[in-house]
This record gives sequence, C-alpha cells and structure tokens, in this order.
Amino acid sequence: MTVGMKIGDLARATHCPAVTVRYYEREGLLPSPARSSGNYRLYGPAHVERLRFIRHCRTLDMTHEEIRTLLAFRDAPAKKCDEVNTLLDEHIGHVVRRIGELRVLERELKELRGQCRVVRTARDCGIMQSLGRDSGRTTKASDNHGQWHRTHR
Amino acid sequence: MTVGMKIGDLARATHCPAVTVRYYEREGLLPSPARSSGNYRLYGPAHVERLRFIRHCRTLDMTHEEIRTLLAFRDAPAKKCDEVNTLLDEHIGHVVRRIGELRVLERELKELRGQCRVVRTARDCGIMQSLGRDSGRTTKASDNHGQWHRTHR
DNA sequence: GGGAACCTTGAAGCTGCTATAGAGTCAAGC
DNA sequence: GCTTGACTCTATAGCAGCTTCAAGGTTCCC
Repeated sequence: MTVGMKIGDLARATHCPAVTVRYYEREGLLPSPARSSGNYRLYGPAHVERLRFIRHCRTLDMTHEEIRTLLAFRDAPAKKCDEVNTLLDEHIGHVVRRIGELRVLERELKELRGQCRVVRTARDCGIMQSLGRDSGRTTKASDNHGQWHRTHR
Repeated sequence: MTVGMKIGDLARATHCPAVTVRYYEREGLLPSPARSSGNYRLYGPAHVERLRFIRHCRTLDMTHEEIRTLLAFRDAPAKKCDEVNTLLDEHIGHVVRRIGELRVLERELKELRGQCRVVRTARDCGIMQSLGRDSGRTTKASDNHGQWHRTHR
C-alpha cells in the first residue's frame, strides 16, 4: 500500500533527505502524517506530490514564505492566480537585481586582482595595500534588503 | 590622545556599528583593546586601520575565514603574497560561478512565468501546474558547495 | 536473540550580523 | 550632590534553511 510509505521511502521518492522532511513538517509546509504502531510517520501519494511541489520551488530558490503562499493556492484551486504571477515577477526581480550586484562585485574584485601581477612580499603586494585603504563604500554588496546572504566555506 | 578612542568613536571612524566591532573582537578578527578604568574599550589608530581593512574585505563579500587569512599576511609583511593572489582568484571564481547559476535560474523562472499570461483560477494556472511537476533536477541552484545562501524576506 | 538498517525526539551548529534586556559609566546642567 | 541623557558593558536570542549530533526505540533477517 502507498499509505505505508515510511519517511525513507518518501525521501527516496522526492530526492529530499528525511531530516529535511521532518524539518518541513515542523515548519508547517508538510502536514503531520499518520503514524504506525511503532510511531513511524506514514505517507501517501498526496504527501509525495506536495513535497515535490515544495522541492521544485526550492530549486527555484524561493523562500519558505513564498512557498507557503503558493501552497495556499494549491489548497484553494478556485482562487484567482494573480498573486501567483505577482510573486513570481517579484522573485525574478530579486534574482535579476542580485545578478547586477554580483557583476559589480566581479568587476571590483578583478580590478583589485590586477594590483598584484607577480608574487612579492605581503608588504609590497598591491592587493594588500588596496585592501588597507578605505573602500569609500558604505553599503555592502550583500546589502540588498537582506535578500541574499553568503554563508560558510 | 588617539589612544582614548571609545568604541563609538571607532564606529564613526570606520562606518562600522559598535555591536559589530564587539562581534569582530569575539570572532578574533580584532584584538582585545585596552580598557579604561570604567571598563570601556580603548582603541588607537592601529585598530582603526585594521578594522577598515576588515570592512573593505567585507564590502567585497569575503568570509571571516578569508579575511583571517589576509590578516595573517598583514601581520607578516615579509611573507610571499602568492596565497593572497590565489585566495582572490578563488573568490572571483565563486562570484563568477554564482552569477552563472543565477542566470540559469533567471531563465527558468522566466520560462515558468510564461506559463500563465492571463489571470485564471489557481487550478488552471500554468505556473501552479508546472510547479507540481517534478523539476527533474537533483541539485539546487544554491547548491554550489554551500558557498552562497539566500536568506529572509 | 543479536545485529543492521531504519526510525524517533531534541538540541546545537553553520554565517554574519542585529536586536533586546538589564545594568554600569560619565559628563553636563541645576 | 543629584538628575538626566548619551554612552558603554555583558549575555542571550533571532534570522534562513537546513545539517549534524546524541541517545535512544523499532523492524526485520539470520
């Protein structure tokens, strides 16, 4: 029976780690499923489809908030979809803006890189010297209303 | 005396919020300064320059880890600077790669947007229907070795 | 009945801050 | 000398979207 799907089965079916499935449940993106006698989560095909929807949105880099909005439309299929269109337009706007910022950053970094063409001592390195000067900018590259954020590594 | 600079003075001199200065100290980017009789942090010109260096790196979106590496070179001016050059090249590589990923994302989002040109019900919305289908992709747009990560809003 | 492969919960860690709470310091004005 | 206000201090939690860890319980096969 498909109703007997355990979390690992769901994970395999959706390419979504089981821990992440539990996380989505805590976040309210996925409903709490039935439990087996041994307290295991039991999923059916509806869960698979909903999770696929969520993951598809995530590959498009949507936030949980945006996904929640879209799921609300999925749950109310009779509603007019104009808010869906708007959400997507705004999301595209974010992406386009971020690309522009990163291009500026790329140009600045390449200019900085040009300050040191051969290996010298750190003291004489044009890069180190430039970094020691005030950049003049107040805003950061990542300062786009907290929209994108660099992390680890 | 410049040695009597308090944290607010340093903040104004570097356009870096005082809370962030304390945070950098905890992170080991800035050394712990002397303290006044009332336990206030007291900074000198060396701190101003080091903090400016750090902030310049941050406007270029470097991680604390990368900045730590560069600071080590600042503290050892006789060392060969090739690692500095390498670090910068890799950082530029990250930025270029992220731009490429975001362009792919932009194209996908625009194609998705094209699935619904007029307002309909959520059920008949081409966007909602497409999102319900498996994207086929396993990797996420942001899956570039954990290098960049979207956040809030 | 013993071990492997699975599942459970809860809490902490990642990144680079930002915010909040509750308390102490210090100079100026009355 | 006492209040007011601007500043500072420490400690803790929150942000997004997970991932990882710890310490167990369940199922199934041999």
